[in-house]
Amino acid sequence: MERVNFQVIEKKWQAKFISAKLHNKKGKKFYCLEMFPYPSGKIHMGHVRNYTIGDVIARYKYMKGFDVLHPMGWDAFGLPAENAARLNNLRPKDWTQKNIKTMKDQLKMLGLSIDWDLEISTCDESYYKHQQELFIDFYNQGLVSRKETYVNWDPVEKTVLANEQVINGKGWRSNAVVERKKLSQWFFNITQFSNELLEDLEKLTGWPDKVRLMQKNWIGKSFGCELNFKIIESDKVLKIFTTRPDTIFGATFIAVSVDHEICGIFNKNKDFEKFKNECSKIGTTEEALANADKLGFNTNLFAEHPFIKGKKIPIYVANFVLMDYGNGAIFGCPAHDQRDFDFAKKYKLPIIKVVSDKDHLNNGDKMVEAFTGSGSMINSEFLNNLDINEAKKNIIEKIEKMKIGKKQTLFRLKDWGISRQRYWGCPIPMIYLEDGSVVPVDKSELPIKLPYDADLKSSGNPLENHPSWKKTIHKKTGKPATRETDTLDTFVDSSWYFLRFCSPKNINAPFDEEKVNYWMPVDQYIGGIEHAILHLLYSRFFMKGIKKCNNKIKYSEPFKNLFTQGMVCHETYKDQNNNWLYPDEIEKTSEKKAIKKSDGSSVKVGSSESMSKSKKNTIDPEVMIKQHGADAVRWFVLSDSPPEKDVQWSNSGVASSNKFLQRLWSLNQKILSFSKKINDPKEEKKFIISIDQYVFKIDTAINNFHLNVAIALFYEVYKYFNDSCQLNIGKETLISNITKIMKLIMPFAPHLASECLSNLNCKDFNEWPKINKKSLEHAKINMVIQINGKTRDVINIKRDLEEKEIEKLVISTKANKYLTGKKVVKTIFIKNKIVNYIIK
RNA sequence: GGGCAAGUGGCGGAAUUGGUAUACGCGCUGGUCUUAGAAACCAGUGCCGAAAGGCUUAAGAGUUCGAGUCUCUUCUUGCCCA
Repeated sequence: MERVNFQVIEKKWQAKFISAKLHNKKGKKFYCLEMFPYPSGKIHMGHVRNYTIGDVIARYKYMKGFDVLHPMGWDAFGLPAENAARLNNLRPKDWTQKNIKTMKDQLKMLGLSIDWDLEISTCDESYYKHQQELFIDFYNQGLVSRKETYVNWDPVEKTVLANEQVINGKGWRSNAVVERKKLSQWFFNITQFSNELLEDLEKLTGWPDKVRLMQKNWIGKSFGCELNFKIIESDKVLKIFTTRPDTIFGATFIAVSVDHEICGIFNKNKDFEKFKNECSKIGTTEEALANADKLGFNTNLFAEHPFIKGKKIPIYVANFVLMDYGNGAIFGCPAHDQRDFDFAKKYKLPIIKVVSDKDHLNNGDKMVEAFTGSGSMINSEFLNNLDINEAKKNIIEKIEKMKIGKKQTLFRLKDWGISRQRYWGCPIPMIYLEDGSVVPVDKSELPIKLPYDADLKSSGNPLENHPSWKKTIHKKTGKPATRETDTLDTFVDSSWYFLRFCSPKNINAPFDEEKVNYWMPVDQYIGGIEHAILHLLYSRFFMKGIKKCNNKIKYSEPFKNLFTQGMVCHETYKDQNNNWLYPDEIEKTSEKKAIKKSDGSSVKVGSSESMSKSKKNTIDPEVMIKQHGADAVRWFVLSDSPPEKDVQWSNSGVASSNKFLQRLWSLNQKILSFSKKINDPKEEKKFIISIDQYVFKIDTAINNFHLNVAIALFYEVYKYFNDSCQLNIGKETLISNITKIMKLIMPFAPHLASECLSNLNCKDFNEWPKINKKSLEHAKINMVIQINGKTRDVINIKRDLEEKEIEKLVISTKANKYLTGKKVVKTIFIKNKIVNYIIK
């Protein structure tokens, strides 16, 4: 049989897809965006899946008449470039640009409908120049600040690590024990928008609930109160924060952070230094602090209980209290907080129960764990018998009346630290004057370019070490100054790229306001769930910040609809020495057994996990494209699982995708080869109605992101079509209907569809088939006939028949034998669906 | 420990508002073609049963004419937070 040569048609059609313009001037705008990739070298299957999903949506919307923006760019700054450069003696810029070229070629091989004229790269001066402008705008609006904070410090890399780069207290790359170090850092004051970021989540109905919930928890709004404790034999007052003021009568100690000012008195105390050292080894994550053994340092100071006269409460320094949460001081109520409980047990502090829990009879020292549920107050004087929420209200009122504290709203969200002691990032456009003041660079001096020749081999910050880069002149005064040598967190780069795409060539401003107001918000954003919190939250913050800086911008939320796709997984393999093996190094001998190709030794087949270089369970998309064709690869990554779930890569799956596309092409050619056929109007009508039903079903499936279902329907409609070719259906009808199907295929397998449509002599490739409502109305329906709730037959009948008419038909069905001689006590009739006879 | 999902054949999965459970694909079995294999095509494929028929959506209960879908309990898995 004649076969289509995929390589030939791919080349032919890709030449036409280059810099695709999906613009329909009359249509409503639709901004389709996939999270842009980090140019790490080659594309991986995750990219293939992400961009194929996006391409289906972009092409579909375009064919539906929308004015579509579908850009692509590169998240090009980041540490891997520095590492690779160091390893291979290259410049990060060269390495990155080489990767971009490779990956761009690979993306083109997929036949994506990307408008490459809009391409941007965050490491280009033409991009980061505007980022520096935005930074200065934010600075002028009070959205940037400089603060001293504790950071995870990698003593080997001599750099700050993000929390996720600290694994079990060690640097992810150096494996050195991470230290807590106080550094002066730049921050975006994201907490200025805490409330807005939280409240606007309600409006983001096009986002998965899961992501909204994750962000809500991350922002973590809670209520509590500030409360002053008088330190005995001192005129000092200790300000603490608590979310459980109702448990004040159960307070048996106070704990402060090692960084609390009160610890100043232990400046030269060796025991305290030792303790502080211990604490610094834990890291800064809340999780690490919660899991660490509770350690305390007794200050031998006491505070007065504000409500129990004469009661002295010991003050400890504790490792589980964070300086940046609340005021760095808490009161401990061991009976009702697990951390406090652990601490109290360790240091033999009393445990006083103040919330009764009915079921748990143990009290005080006999408790085995803290009780954190709700109940009514006991042992709490005027609060007794109130439930905890009433008690909370009551005590806060009292505290405010006594002027020893006040109600407070607290957010878990912290300001966004953006300083990185690294080379390959956007320079922060700030300079330090001789008098110690810090000012922004004059905008006319932007961009502050990265030096090409920084030394990456020595440890420490390459910009700091550079012989000349940091020396500059303050434009206004003409006085010498030094540049900020930290660069921006790469999350900043990706927090506004979607705005740049609206007018990527604008040399005067980050974006053209009119264009932004036209294209924004992104109508469909598609990317991995791993960005559920940081990237999406930062982008939301940026949109709000930009709106604050520029009152012409209409929108405060960047992404209207969000879709998070699942990962691509593959089995893992290990040889006898526990070394990972690539899939093409092994040969499967049965379901769970395999041998190593090189020496025949047996291989351990592990579970299927998301593809990663470290486990070598990767499949190279380029190899697959060359072997099976781009359309087959696209087809497969969409076919096997719903897009939001993980998909298991299967070589036989992609091979069968290829087979199916071949069959589809053969069907197309077969129809073209028919000589004039006799047509039977009745058969034709039925055929057209069925095809129209498929058009409707497939359209609905795409609309609902059920792309795997859409593909299943293509298999069905193919079979139906192929079978129908045997019937007396005229060639014209076959051609007009295969044209509809090929158009539906276009978003999924654009090369094949284009080739087939071209052969069919179709003039409007990109016009979506009309949904024929009449066909849908005329279609017959299946009526289910049940007896006592059990299905006994199904009849294919005209629409909208009434109960009486059905009753007549039932006599000639298999269900009838269950009815003869029986009394029908009840009939449930749902039009066009079901009739259920209840008999005795 | 807390929160949120989810559990359907050998496997991936499908199933408008509760209305034919197992669509579609993989795998497997058989067949056609072929010297043979591969490819291609055709047919079969939840379980029990000779058949009629009965059973089946993690387990158990409930609501309903009718439950994969709703409610409760239990178990398991995944994710996020701690």
